[in-house]
Amino acid sequence: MSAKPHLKIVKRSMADLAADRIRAAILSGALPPSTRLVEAALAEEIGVSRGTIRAALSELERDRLVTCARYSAWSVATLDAQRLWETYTMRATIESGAARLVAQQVSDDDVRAIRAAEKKLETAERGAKAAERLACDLDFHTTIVRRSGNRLLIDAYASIMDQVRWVYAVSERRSPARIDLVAWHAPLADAICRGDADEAAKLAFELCLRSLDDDLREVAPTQDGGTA
Amino acid sequence: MSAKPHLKIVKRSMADLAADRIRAAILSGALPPSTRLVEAALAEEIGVSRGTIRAALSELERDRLVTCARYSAWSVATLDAQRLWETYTMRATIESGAARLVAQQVSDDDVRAIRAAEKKLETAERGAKAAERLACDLDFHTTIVRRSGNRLLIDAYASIMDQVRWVYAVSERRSPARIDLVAWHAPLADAICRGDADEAAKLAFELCLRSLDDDLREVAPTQDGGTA
DNA sequence: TAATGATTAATTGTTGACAATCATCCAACG
DNA sequence: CGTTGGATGATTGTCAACAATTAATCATTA
Repeated sequence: MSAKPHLKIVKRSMADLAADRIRAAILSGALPPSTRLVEAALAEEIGVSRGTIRAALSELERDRLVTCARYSAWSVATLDAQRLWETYTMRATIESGAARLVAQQVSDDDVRAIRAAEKKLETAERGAKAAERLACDLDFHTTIVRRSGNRLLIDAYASIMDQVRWVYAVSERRSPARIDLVAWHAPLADAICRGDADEAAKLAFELCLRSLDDDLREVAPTQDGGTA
Repeated sequence: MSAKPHLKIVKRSMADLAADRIRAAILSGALPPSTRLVEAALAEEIGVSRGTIRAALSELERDRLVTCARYSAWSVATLDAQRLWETYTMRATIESGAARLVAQQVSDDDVRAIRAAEKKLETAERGAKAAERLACDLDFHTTIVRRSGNRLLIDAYASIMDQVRWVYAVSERRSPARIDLVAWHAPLADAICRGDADEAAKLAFELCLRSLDDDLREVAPTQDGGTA
């Protein structure tokens, strides 16, 4: 886990590249929720054929960033309160399970990695920049999931975190300003490092849901009604 | 939320139908792990074009039933001990999170549904048929996840359970014969119904991992080495 | 006016053909 | 004998054209 050369060239298909472009446009807010996506138009703009765009859109559909109505239209997914709740509880579930796994069999490397991430949180808390505080916050959580060593969890977490970042972008809330980073995260780090699996799982779950409460207040109003 | 007629006709694309066929062949064991899948051959056999088969294989790739090596070959995924562990801990994570969610805010309907599933377990335990015991076992767990009301969890669970069933099919172990169904499941049902979220999460996780221990002993030997 | 039915434009679903890439084999060479 | 290099067959990646389906429009009618 140190200086790995990693010479390998990863060739990516046009479909993957196209998916990246579209994903970036959605996450950046350039393509707002409910925007209609037409295969032919995207194909023209990106410079590949419709079949390739279709493969890209299918990939994004898997990540739940776009939806497809048969014979009718692709469109950027929408965000309502229900969906926000589902996303955050899914995130809480994954983090909770990962925390439990790491705590169950915590190694010296695990402790080092988690303490390092915690340390960065302290530094970021004093330093002002909002973007960096958010980055360190997400990095702390990602570290825990990575340490689980479970690729299924890691991939699922990456996918769900895309959506979390999307929520932040769409709601234009990029700064978790008010929360007391260290005070909130330290108990979780401690529980994992001391091998208390039940406590770690509980704290990880609650930590995520606390974010939900905050974000719900801000996002829900932007999307009225929302009833089917 | 009761007797919904559900008249709607769900039209499915050829790609979906093709994916179903291939999925069934894999889950039934007709296409064993590592079997090479050639687009043209599948297209011929199923009676659709290659593009359609490609879409179907992409869908199965999302479910991790097949893998794709660029410009080389699609093939049925393989099962090694690492993968088995990942699958079961993922399942444990989802069930644990769902159990926590249901317990946190348990309704009368929830209690009714869970107790009903538990009752069926009792009946199945006395009745001999192995297949039915397994079905009731899985149904109990599925009920909990469904009751979470979180579509993300429900979908993820459906996907992971496909893999669990696949393990059973491939390893030819269709009978959880030795386990004491009711005795193992009752504490979880009780914890949820009494609203003890932490205990429910803990028990749900442990219940899944207990299956892992059993299955690992049987499956691992069939797949030797498995390193890298 | 409100409901009905045909018409049409727009969009996705599907297909077959061609291009790019990979794995294998085999001969040439040191 | 082991390595290099090129030819070859098989397979996936990409594309452009055609078919199926949808949604909107508009005239028709009671």
